Amino acid sequence: MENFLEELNDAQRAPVLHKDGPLMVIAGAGSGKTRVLTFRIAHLMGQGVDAFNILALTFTNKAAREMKKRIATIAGSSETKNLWMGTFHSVFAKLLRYDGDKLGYPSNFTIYDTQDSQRLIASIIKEMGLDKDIYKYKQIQNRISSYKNSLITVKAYFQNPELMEADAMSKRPRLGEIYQNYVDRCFKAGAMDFDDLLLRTNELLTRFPEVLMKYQDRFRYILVDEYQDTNHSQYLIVKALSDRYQNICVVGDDAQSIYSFRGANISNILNFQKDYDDVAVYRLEQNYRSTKNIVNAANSIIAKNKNQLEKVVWTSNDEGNKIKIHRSVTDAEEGRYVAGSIFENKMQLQLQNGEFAVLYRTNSQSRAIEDALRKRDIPYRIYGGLSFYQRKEIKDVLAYLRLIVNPKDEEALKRVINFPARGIGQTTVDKLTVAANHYGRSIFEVMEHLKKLELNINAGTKRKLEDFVTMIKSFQIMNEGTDAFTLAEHVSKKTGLLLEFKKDGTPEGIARMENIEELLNGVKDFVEGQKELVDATGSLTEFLEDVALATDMDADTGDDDRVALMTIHLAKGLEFPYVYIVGMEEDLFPSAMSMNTRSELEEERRLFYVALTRAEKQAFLTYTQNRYRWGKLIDAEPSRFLEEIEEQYVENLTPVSDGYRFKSMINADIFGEVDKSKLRQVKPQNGTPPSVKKPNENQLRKLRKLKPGISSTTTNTMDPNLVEGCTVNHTRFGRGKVLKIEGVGNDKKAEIQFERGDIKKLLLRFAKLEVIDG
DNA sequence: ACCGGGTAAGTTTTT
DNA sequence: CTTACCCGGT
Repeated sequence: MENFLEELNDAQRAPVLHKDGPLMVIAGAGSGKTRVLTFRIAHLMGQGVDAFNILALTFTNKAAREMKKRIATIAGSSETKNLWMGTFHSVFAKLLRYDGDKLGYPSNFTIYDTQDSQRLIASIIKEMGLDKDIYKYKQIQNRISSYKNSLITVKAYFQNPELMEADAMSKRPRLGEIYQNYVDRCFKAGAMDFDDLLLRTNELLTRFPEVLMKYQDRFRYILVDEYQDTNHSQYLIVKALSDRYQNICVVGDDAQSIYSFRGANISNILNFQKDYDDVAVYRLEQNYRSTKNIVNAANSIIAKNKNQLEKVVWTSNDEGNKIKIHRSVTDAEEGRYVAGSIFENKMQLQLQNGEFAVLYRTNSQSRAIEDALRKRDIPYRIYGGLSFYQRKEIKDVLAYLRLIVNPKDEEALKRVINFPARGIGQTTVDKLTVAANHYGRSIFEVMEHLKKLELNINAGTKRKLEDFVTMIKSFQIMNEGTDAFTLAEHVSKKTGLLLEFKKDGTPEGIARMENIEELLNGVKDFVEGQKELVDATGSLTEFLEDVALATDMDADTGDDDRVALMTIHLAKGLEFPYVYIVGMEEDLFPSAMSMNTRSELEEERRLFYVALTRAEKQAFLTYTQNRYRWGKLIDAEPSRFLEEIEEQYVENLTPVSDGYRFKSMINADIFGEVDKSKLRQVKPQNGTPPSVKKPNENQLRKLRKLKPGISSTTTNTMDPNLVEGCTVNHTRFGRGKVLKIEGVGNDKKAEIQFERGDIKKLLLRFAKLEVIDG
């Protein structure tokens, strides 16, 4: 059973065999740190450590699942089920469900997502009568979040003159009051935001020594992955829990610390040796993932950073190809280049789609890449961005479910009290909110006692409110005796949500209905899946917690073969044979928001390091000279990071940019604004003519509105504009791209890839198509 | 109370 | 290009 140790090299084996006492593993990119963690846990279990006594904190729940699976094959699946393993947030959410009652939270507390927090803060600002242009809810939420991550409670805030002064200086003297109100309202709603899951855990462990003892005794061996990305709150939890047995193992790479914007503190890993006594330090420096070229190029970049631990990453892999750098004129062309390059490599080298990834700095960059991949018929999957659970209709269903589990959940209530419309308007909700704040109760409680309270609400509206309460209560009763799926299905029907989307009949409405159905299927899968687990109940509460804390990486991997599109942040920990890093431009990467201080810029550089070290065989870097941003074409300059790679590791596919521009010519056409100084005719060097700019969709919409005759809804089979590659609009299926046209006369058919996902073959004789552009 | 349109403003990265 | 908010009409 212990022969798995032979799969490790000497450097990897040492931390696996290290039994007691604190240890730190500094693991360079691609050096096999996941294997070390996995085998270390398996080995501990093999040495007789009870799985109940092991806690492993991972970066995603998916990573936890995969490690568990691997451990199960070594140590047996029934034992492995007893491991506590997951992200900080999901592990401590679970802990708070057991012991949060000591802090006054119900065991079925709601988890507010960022949007919930922001909406609540926005309404608090409004209720306080503050100027929303000075008190911007997003900024306030950000500020409160970072206070919480640094363990600055409301009380601590008011005791700290420096903080108060800083906020007063930035013209927001009442920030502390907002903070106070926000915390009160969350508590009254029986809700925790993401930061609370860590902050309240700290509070629990500090205020209740017997609880701390209990968990210290339970978690005798603690392992933390990606330690460089822990924030102060997480740091303190780990410190407290490991204090008794000191069996703490942290794994990380300071060169890959990229989450300071959410409070991650790189000094946690830099100071680990000072925080614990007799720390054993292990270094994993051999990279098994990438070619020499990639490893060396990455090293040459990260060397520009001042603040780092000594470490030399090396590899005995092949030399490999140089990193290819490509310049294009616009972001659309960049997309076409990437899609074309993927297509070519796929054909020439006989590769799978899944061997490619496209990485970018911001989510909005995915659009151009998607368009190009779609045109080339290359299947892809986007990770992150607007995830399934953030869609309006999904959040609506979830809000009803949340309200059933926890009727005090204010944000859920406000979301659905009048959707679908039932005649309860803003004024009524405002009155209820005032009353709730006055009595120190939740809105739902106020609604339950309408008759006893003197509220200035007319009888008709009161009836409607009572009906709503009755409906929610009937769901609650149903929840006692049935599984989550049956209930969710009933709720979707009974509230009229499904009908609401069905009756609007538009393609969007139909898509929304289908999304709800997909959600219901998800609930069903969840219910079935939970039956197998030991410590799970399959309850609605548990489902909602899963949904709230699911990361995008957790979603169905679906083993179908697709190109992966994601932000660099999401790519951390993953690897792909062929990696395209797009948008290598100043102000985009490095981001314009992160160039004010040296440490911000260093973090961007680490981000670039992370991106590059995802590649196994080949990396491509692309940049453009013009890019659409907020619907306007703007100049772009090559990223400074391109120059920072040592020349010997790169190959320029296009002439090195010397900054020619023709942006103003294009702008002049559309916006009628001409910057004379920039109006010089320059011939493009790489043979690409400045493309004639087509009006965008927004302009087209306006055109159609002005001239109703311009768009005919009937299409005949002879329409000359209907050709392969053109975009069409279908009255029911929405917009799509024509992939193929076949047949003649009455049999003429078009194969269309619709934007909502599916491909359909339509007979042009019948299909109601409108050509949008050729 | 609801809906539509128009406008203004903001846009990094995520649990 | 998106989303939030405001105002006017029904």
